[in-house]
Amino acid sequence: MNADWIEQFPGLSKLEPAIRDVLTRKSAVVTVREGSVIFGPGKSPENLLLLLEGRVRVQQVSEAGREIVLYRVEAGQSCVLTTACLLAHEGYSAEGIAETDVRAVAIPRTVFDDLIAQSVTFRTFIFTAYSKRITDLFQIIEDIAFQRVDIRLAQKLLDLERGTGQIKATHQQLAAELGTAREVISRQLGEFQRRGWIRQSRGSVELVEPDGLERLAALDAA
Amino acid sequence: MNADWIEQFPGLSKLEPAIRDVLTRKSAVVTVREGSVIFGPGKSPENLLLLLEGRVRVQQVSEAGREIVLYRVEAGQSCVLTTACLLAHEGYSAEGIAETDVRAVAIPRTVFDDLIAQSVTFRTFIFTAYSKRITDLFQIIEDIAFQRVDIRLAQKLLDLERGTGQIKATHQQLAAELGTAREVISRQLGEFQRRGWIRQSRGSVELVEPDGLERLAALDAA
DNA sequence: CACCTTTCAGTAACGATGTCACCAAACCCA
DNA sequence: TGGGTTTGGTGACATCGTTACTGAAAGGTG
Repeated sequence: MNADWIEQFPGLSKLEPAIRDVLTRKSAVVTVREGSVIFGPGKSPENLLLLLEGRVRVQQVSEAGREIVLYRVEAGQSCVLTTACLLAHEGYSAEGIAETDVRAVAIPRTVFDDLIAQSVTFRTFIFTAYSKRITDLFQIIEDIAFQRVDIRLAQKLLDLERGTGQIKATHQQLAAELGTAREVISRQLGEFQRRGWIRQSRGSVELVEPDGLERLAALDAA
Repeated sequence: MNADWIEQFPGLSKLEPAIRDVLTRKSAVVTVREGSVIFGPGKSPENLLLLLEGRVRVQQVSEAGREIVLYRVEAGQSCVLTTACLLAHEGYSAEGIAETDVRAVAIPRTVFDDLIAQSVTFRTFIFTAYSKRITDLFQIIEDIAFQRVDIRLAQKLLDLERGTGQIKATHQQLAAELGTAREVISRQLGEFQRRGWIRQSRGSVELVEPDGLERLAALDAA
């Protein structure tokens, strides 16, 4: 079986040979179809996932049905926060959804525990990932609490544009990205369009003049 | 030296004897004066702290100087999120402040790492604490994004009242609790007072009719 | 105590954001 | 083609955040 996937994770490339062996023998490469709910309320993840290909969106869903995107796990990253959350708590109301077809390495809980115990490198890998996620969450809290919506939307549009200058998303989905309401997105996009920065069509946004968005996004907490 | 402090942490009471020994020998009980900044931007924590007495407030401070309280560490709990954040990242802009005089066990980084490696019990203790904190952060994000401030303020007043029916806090401090502005707090407290639920005086709030606050707080995401 | 400074709270006006109600256009599918 | 569903647009209003200013309360100093 091909174990070269380890090279895709910089933090793991220095893994001790014995550990490396355990990891490749006791984990499995799995594939998940786009749109699948990987974990969610009442569906604990059984494995730690290391993403080889694709993208997972993690979002919080409120009782009232409103959604907010917390972060995304990309290829080369791990779903590490779930490792804490699969241990104890019920109250884990976040859910993970495959935004694309996903190929990932699944590390069972017991193996994860062994690796943590046996490998400094693996520990560093995991805790570094934790650090990144947690500081991201802090940033989200700060943005939601203190940042203007127009600035956040401009940043998000630039962030979601993956080279193509096109963003496939409904206003409702963009609202969920920022934790705001659809109507607010409609108004802001309308304003961006009036300024000639974007062109809208049903279900997608085309960036016409990214510079305008960049300038707005750069205002940040000025 | 007295090592009975371990009994104050339910998650550690089943600690393996050998590990227990390492923990007591290689950690130190420290005291911190009320108001001290335990960690913050440019001041990485060197140790994992387990709180024996007192309370630590962890808050995010934005560039513009605005603050929002993220969570509190109470006696019997650990400053566990710092363990991730002391590893890698600069961008750790949260700070921890002793709200009272604090007595705590300080576990050096290297010892923390050893304990993680050697003890299942310790690992569970740490990851369980992570889980709790992270779900708390998710809840904060949801509240900030979707909950009305009057409801959040009512909940916070009931939360901060520690038996006495009295809350020692300025409007500015209450604003930081919720990540909103002082003026908003002043307005809401004015409204609560008109309804006869509270009595205000400079620097403190007295709960006169907690039931009113309870009813409002219970509206939650109804 | 008188005086000054700092901190804290109140308020009005306005801008930004969130909510509600409703409509219209675009898409989907039978 | 027709009818339902999804998506987007909009006005009216409520809530929340910001600005600017005021004065009261506490604290320090001679």
